[in-house]
Amino acid sequence: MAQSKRGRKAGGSDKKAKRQPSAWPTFLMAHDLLMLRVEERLKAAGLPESNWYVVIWVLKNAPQQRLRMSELADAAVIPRSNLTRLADRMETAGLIERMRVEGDRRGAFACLTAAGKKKEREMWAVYGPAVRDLFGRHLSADEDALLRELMERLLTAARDGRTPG
Amino acid sequence: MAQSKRGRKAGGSDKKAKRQPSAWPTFLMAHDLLMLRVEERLKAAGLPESNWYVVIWVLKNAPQQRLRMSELADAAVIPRSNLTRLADRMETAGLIERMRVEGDRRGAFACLTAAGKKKEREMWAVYGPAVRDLFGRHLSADEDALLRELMERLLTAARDGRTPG
DNA sequence: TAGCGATCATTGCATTTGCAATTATCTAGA
DNA sequence: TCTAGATAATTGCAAATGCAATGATCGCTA
Repeated sequence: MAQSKRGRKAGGSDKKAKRQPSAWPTFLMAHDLLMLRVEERLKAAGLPESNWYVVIWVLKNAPQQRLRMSELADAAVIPRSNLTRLADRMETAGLIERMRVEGDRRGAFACLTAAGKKKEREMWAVYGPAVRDLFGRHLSADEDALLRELMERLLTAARDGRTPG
Repeated sequence: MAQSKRGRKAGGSDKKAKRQPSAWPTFLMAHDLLMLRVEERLKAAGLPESNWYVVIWVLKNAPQQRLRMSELADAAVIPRSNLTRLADRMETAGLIERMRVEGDRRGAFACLTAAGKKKEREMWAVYGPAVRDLFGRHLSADEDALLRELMERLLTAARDGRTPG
């Protein structure tokens, strides 16, 4: 990396040193604040936290409405040991169910139950409008599409290129 | 609140109701995965978690390199009770210092110490490249600028419009 | 200037998270 | 076949989080 001299105020020489990603801080803060607001609404409605919705949503869109624990963890971007316990709670609540995997006695499927599908609708009734108010409402169709493209790009890059160090 | 009539524009198949903000899921996942990778790198380098960096960064850019606890909490998007304890740890580590506020005996300033500034540089040496690799590298200047604009828009909207219930 | 509702920050407690094992099973090679 | 090494999922324990109080002050108003 090009070592920069600190304390240089009059920026005459380094015309292009401006290389720092300016969107990052706002990206972080926007995310955190939006999530905070979404959680507020879910809690206010007596619903589980958004984590649960993500898991349910991922399962709902999965082939048999079920996934291996590790696939689910990857898809939902939740550390495995963490997902184990989250799944415990959700199973206790009857929203998912663990099932044996044919031919691999180590593994387990997390399967969406009927109650889980029902809960998905309940949560969407709050989650959906929240996302629309906080997010969708403020973006044009083009902006939304572009944002999505950018996010997908970052996502795949981060998935493939583990730690390039 | 039953199934209200969703603003249905066109496209006959109700199956997907094009009305939903398509960028949201990728936005969430991209954020989570990027943060995961950043944390990995910080941890691998024996540095504190990114939360600490955010606090230090906010303070560094504050008027006297100090802020009231509540201002800091708002700026860094961290719940107050949470910030109290985070600040405790950072104070124990010598990175910040709490100081009395003239004329308000309830409040406290969180002030960046010399050690805090030093740590900022240490962390930036890892954090900066991480963000560049995972984020900046994949966006053109225009994309970055636009993304920032969008995020700022969402951020201010979420700040102002509390809960538009 | 006494009262009373706001504001600032912290604390107690239950819940959730992260990390490093641990258990159980699978796979490939000698 | 037997064994070493991967992989799937879970568990123990320490640390961090969220929420609902609590304590301490402030500042307005009567």
